[in-house]
Amino acid sequence: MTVVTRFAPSPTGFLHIGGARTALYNWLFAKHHERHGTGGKFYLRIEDTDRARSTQEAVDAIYDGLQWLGLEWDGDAVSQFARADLHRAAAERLLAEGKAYKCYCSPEELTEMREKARAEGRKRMYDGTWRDRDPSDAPAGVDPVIRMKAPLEGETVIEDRVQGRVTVANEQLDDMVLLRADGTPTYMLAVVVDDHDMGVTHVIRGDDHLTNAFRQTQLYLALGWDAPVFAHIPLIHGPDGAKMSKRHGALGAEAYRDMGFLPEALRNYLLRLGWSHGDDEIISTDQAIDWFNLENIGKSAARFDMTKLTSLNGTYIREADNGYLADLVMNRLQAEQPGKLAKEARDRLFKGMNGLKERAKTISELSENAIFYALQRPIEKTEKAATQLEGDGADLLREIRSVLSSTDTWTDEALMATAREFAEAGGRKLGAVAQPIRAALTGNTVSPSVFEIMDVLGREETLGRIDDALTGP
RNA sequence: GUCCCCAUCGUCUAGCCCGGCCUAGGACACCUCCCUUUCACGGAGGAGACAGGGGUUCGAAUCCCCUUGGGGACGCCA
Repeated sequence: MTVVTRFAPSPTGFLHIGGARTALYNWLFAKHHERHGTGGKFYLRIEDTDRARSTQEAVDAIYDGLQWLGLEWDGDAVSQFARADLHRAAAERLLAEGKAYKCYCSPEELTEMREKARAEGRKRMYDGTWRDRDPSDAPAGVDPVIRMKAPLEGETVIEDRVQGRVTVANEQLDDMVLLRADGTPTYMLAVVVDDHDMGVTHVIRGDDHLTNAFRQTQLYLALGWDAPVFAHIPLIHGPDGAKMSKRHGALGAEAYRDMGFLPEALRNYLLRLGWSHGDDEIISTDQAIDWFNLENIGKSAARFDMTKLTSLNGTYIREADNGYLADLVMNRLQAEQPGKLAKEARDRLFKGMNGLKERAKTISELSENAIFYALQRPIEKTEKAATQLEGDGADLLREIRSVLSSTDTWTDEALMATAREFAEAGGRKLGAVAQPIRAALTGNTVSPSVFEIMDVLGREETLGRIDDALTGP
């Protein structure tokens, strides 16, 4: 049997980090079964039944986020709203079968019930007023909602693949609304009908839906359908230990991209946040597809740790392809420094990437560190760098310049050997010689190896930059 | 408030299901040292946890109960 999973976000905002992980787990589970089992599908369904809060921008943000993360879905995304007629038909069927009924309660009455229930320490809110009442009692001019006749006694059990067996007494659950007074389906109905119609076999979603699963289980039963396998994964908490929400530190996928995180690093981080494979930390997507399962999902909530994500990202950057990295940096720099880039910028970035990439944990940091390669002369200097080019520094640099201008072999190693020789002749340490060069070449006091930089820049540009430093203000 | 769930270093976690191999392992962060032209990277060390209390057992991080703490859900939102 083909495993079918789905990611079903409501388009009321960006694709936040929790949603991204849910999507990743669903995607991975489907891919795993596609590779090792009897097939797997991963669908995307936009839960846009709340017309007032759904926006096209949010839908696009979800598409973009998923695509950036590399989580391609099968087929076209399904619009839940577009399926409203099917949802309605299901409700009508239940009504006809006597498994649902019309309720004419006003919002005021419901509020009253809610308050009463709370005051009496009960969870069940709706008191079943219209459950067995004669429809002829219906007040004129009131559009009813359709409620499901939920079982009054006994209990509803979910065999959750993450949480284990979870049981609730049916007296805790009231008769949920299936169709609103305006005839539109509620989420609870729509989810069940859609998951059934789409052939979803495994519902992997956030823990906050666990209590919904009870009502959905009752609905599946009433509709005469088999319920899918449920796997409710613990939520991601913010650093403060509370559920991540939009006002609680949760950011959209594009925010992580802008901060300079690599999608593969974010994927690895998210995978490892709540799921484990022994002591493995660095897990490629390929391995993840091989290894992912529901059994190793943890049961407790995890806190989001930006520091660890950053560290992981650094690892991925160090292992990334230089051309890929150079392109990412070029894109940023072109946007940030329009018109100021040297025509050799891309080549230099590519050639100097080895020294650059082990010094950065994010693409933004990488870009900042790489900027001196990309910019045209003259290079602006930081205050500290300028200080190193005053007095003795300048004298030293002048001497170095003449030595460099007469050097035959312009390579990393040869240049270092030359510098070392020069330093020892003057009774100096190599560092004393390297620092002024660094300041002149990069305008900074921190950078990759100055000899590597000279190699990348070439003789002409190197001497030019030194001259700029010697003659400049 | 009611219902449901969770509980190992600061954080993510391994171990727990099938008690002994656990003087509890790894990763991030932190501290020290080494490498070193700066900063990083890398390497070697260090500090750091089974929430508490009862059981069961020869033996419990592992099984049971209670307490405490944390989280989630209680909509004609999704």
